[in-house]
Formats: sequence, C-alpha cells, structure tokens
Amino acid sequence: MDQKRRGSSAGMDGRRPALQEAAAEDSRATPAAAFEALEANDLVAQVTDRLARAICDGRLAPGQRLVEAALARQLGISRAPVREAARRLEQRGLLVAHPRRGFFVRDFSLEEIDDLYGLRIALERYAGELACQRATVADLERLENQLQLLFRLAEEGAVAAQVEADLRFHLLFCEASGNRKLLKLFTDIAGEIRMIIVLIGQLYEDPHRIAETHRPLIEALKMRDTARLDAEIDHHIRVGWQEVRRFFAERGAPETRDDSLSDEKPPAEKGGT
Amino acid sequence: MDQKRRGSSAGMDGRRPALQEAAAEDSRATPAAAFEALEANDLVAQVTDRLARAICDGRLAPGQRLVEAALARQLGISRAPVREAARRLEQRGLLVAHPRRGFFVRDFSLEEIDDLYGLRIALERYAGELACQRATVADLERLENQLQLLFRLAEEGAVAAQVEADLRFHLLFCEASGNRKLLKLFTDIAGEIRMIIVLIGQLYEDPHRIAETHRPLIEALKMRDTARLDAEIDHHIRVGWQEVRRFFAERGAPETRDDSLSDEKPPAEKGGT
DNA sequence: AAAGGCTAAACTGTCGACAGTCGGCAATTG
DNA sequence: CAATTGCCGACTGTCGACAGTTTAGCCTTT
Repeated sequence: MDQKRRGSSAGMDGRRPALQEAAAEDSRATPAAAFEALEANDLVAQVTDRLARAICDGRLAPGQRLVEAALARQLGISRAPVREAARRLEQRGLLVAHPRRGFFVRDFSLEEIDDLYGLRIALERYAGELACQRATVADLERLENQLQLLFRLAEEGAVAAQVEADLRFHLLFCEASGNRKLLKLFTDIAGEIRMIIVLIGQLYEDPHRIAETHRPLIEALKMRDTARLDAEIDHHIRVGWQEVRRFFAERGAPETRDDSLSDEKPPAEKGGT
Repeated sequence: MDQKRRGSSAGMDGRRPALQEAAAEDSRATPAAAFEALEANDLVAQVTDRLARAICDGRLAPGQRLVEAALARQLGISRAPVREAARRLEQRGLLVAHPRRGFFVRDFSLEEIDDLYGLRIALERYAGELACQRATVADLERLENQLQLLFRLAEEGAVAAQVEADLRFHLLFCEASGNRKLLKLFTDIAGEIRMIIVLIGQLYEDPHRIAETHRPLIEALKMRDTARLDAEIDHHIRVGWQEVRRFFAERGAPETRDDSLSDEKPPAEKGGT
C-alpha cells in the first residue's frame, strides 16, 4: 500500500560502463522503432551498481561489514533487493559472505593477488590468441580509439579515469576474442583488479609511459602475430603485477585462514594496470 | 557447533501442513521433478544441491522453466531460499535468469559449447603449468588414485560414475596448481561440462580407453615436463571437445538471440570428458 | 583485575502478503 | 478469416514481520 517513492535518498542514477549494450531483438511491429528500451525500476541493479562504485572508490574499506538493514534503510528500500545485490557483488568478488554473519568488503591477501594475476595472464593470453584469428576491423578500431583515450587521459593527468580506461582496453581485447564466456569471466576479474588498484592508491607513476605500454599489444594484434602478441600480453601484465605486488607486500595480509602454497613470481619492471 | 537449530519454525505452533498434497494438483510448471520436502538448516544449500543434481541428472530438461512458488511449495519452504538457490545456480551456469520471467534450465548452443571448451583448455593448460612447478607428492598420489578409480569404474561399466570421476580427475589437477581462484573457476566450468555430457547422453564408447587417455597427463606431470603436459592437456581436451561437438551438432541449437562469431574448431579423434 | 557466564541488542535466514508485469486467450474489427 | 486490442491469470520483485543465532557489554567470581 505504500509503494513509497524510492527517491528518498536512493534516486535513480545514471547508467554505467556497459560495453556494447545490445538490446535489439524486437523488430516486429512499430515501424518507427526508435525508442530505447528503458529499464528503470530495477532496484537490485541500482543497488549493485552503487555498492560496486562505493567499494571501488574506496568509500567502503576492505573488511568492513555491510549490514543489510542499515543499507536498506539508507536507500529507502527493503532488505530483499539489498541482499540480492550483495550476492551479486559476492560472485563478482567484491564482497565475501560469512554465513550467518553477513557480508564484508573483500580484502586481498598477497596469495589472492598472485592467483588473480596469474589467472589474468592465462585468460588474456587466450583472448589474444583468439583475437588474432577473429578480431574484426571494428575491434581494432575500438582498441585504437581506446589507446588514444589512454594517451589523452594521461596528458590530462586524469588518473582515476585512466585506470578505468586501461581496464576497458583489456576488456575490449577480450571482446575481440569473440568468446563470450571469456569476456564474462574477465569482466569479473577486471572488477577485482580495479579494486586492488584503487586499494593501493594510485600507482601510476608515469601515466604516459603506461599508455605507451599498450601500443605493442595492438601492433601485434594488427599483424596477427599470435606468438608476439602472446609474449607482449604476458609481459605487459607481469609488469603491472609486480608493481602491484610491490605496493601490497608491505600492506597487511588479511584472513588467510588455511594452508597455502605460493611460488610464481612476476619478473621485474614497473607498469600499469 | 551448529547442528541443532530451527525446531520447525513457521508460525508459532510449529506445524506445516503444506507439502503432502503439493504435487498432486500442481502439474503445470515444474512438472515431473517431484522433490521431497527438506527440513534442516541452511535451506539454500540444500535446495541448490538438489536442483543442481536434478538438472545434471536430466530430470529437468534444458529450457524448462522453474517457478519459484511451485518449487517452494513442493519443498515445503518459502520462496526466499529457492530464489537464492536459483541465483547461485545461475552463476554456476546451470540456470539462466530472464528478468521478470524467472529462471530456466540452461541450454547450450554450439557456440557456447565452443566457448566453454576453449576456455577450459586455456584454464587447464595454466593449471598444468603451475602444477608442474608446485604439485606435491600428495597431489600426484591423489591423481594416481583417481586414475585407478577411472579404470575400475571402466571395468565395472559404471558409466555415470566414471563421468563423475573423470571430472574429478581434472579438478584434482587444478587443485594441484595451488591457485584457488583457478580451482573455483574451473569448478563452475566443470559443472557446465557435466551438464553438457549428461545432455548428450552417455558418449563413452570405450570406457577403458577413456581412462587410458588420462595416464599421459600424470606421466608428464610426474616428469615435471611442462611443455609436454601442456600439449597433452590440449590434446586430451580437444578430443573430448570434438566428440561432444559431434553429438551436439545435430541436436538443436537453442536461443542464440544475437549476432555471433564462431571459428575455432577442435581437431579430430574421439574421447572422454 | 582478569576470566567466565549471562542478558540484551543487533542481525541474518525465512516467511507470507501484495502489486505490477508478462504472456496467452478470446472477443472484436475490418 | 487473419490481425489487433483488451482482459485474466500466473509469476516475479519487494516489503514488513518473526525467530533463532551471534555479538557485545555488564556483572559476578576467583
């Protein structure tokens, strides 16, 4: 009876990153179909988005507890949507759920970071391999543009934006692979990477050089040189990995509640995402 | 320290008249799959488990719709846990959620199968690489035992059990990599693979030979021969992939609602999981 | 003053109730 | 007779309410 205004404090905000929002499937009647499909009332999506942003912006510190009821109240909605949103963020790796105790903002141990980056390399290398076979001119163009964007942001000193653009560059790469499942997995991983980078606090020492390190990737892809692209990707990511590792080594390692084995260490150098 | 809880809640009198007559009248949505009511704690986990089993056992056909309320009634619980379980299965790839329309049992298009297997190769190769560096004697032993189990089940002609054991063998492999995140991702993928295999209906033509194809993997790992292991894994999986592909090619391709690009085709031969 | 036990407060897991939405069937129209 | 619009029923998205569990703080005991 009181389907109250969900605008108290939880209005509806803008859209988010979405790569290629394909929503065209209804081409039946309505000739002048020029209306964009609106999907406003999706509380879960909105909450998910907000929380994700808050976490990645560092407004919510790692390890911090999230109380469903409190959040729900702040947003002016019930617990159901909040709960659902939290679940989604959990699967994306931004939150962890402790049964009967609720959700906590994800914190990363050094081991987890290594696991993540190692996996990232494996996935991106595969993406590169596929992209070499399948990438379309449109894909290449998008990548080129993204590269230009990286340079522009570097000039402007827009660090946060550059981190975002950097990640997006890699997503475009995965997209060019044509393997949807791969893109999906990588998207989640990118989310975790983003969080790690933000946690560390800007590590971009030389924005322009960072942007530069992406050029070889496109070059190799353009030449359809699988072997070289493979090597470039491996190197590119390892550089960032070792940079992250350096900053994280001194930071605290959270709950590493059981055994563990770690080896794999990235080479040396310094770099971007 | 958490065994006795929840003394039949619901209301105050603690009675729950639902359930018994549930299946009788309901013959519309969620048909044949007659689930028995459950009663304990952690409902979500139980429901998740049951549904997963039902799906993998083929009791729930691909594309079939799952109605929250109906399921909840059959299980004698409310919709909340069912909903949550469904969400989990969605992220595991066994269900797909259509906004406002509910959950449907996952169906695979040929493209999705290709994406999946391609990804699987990438992941298992990485797992193999790591395992070569880190696998402990205990890991090797577990793998050996699992291999023996495969042979035993082959002898007994326990096809279903062998499929399960086969998948587990590969999981052990990932476990030996020591990369937890990798293991997690692969576990989900294995779930989808399992579903595909079951959908196809037993494809094990020569159980013993299938078991045999796993031996080279252990051999290479024992020798810590990364390159060879890499090649073996690639080959091993591609064999299964092409087998699956053959069976699936004639089957129907479900809703592939958008564009798509597909290339990647596995070599020839025939094989197991 | 520190350790242990007890009580109250804070939360999560579940439930049952609604309202709005989606899909299909049926009456209507040309 | 086929296409279109309106209506009806079936379901999902949300909500508010409880019960049992876990956590935190206070009091008692050694």
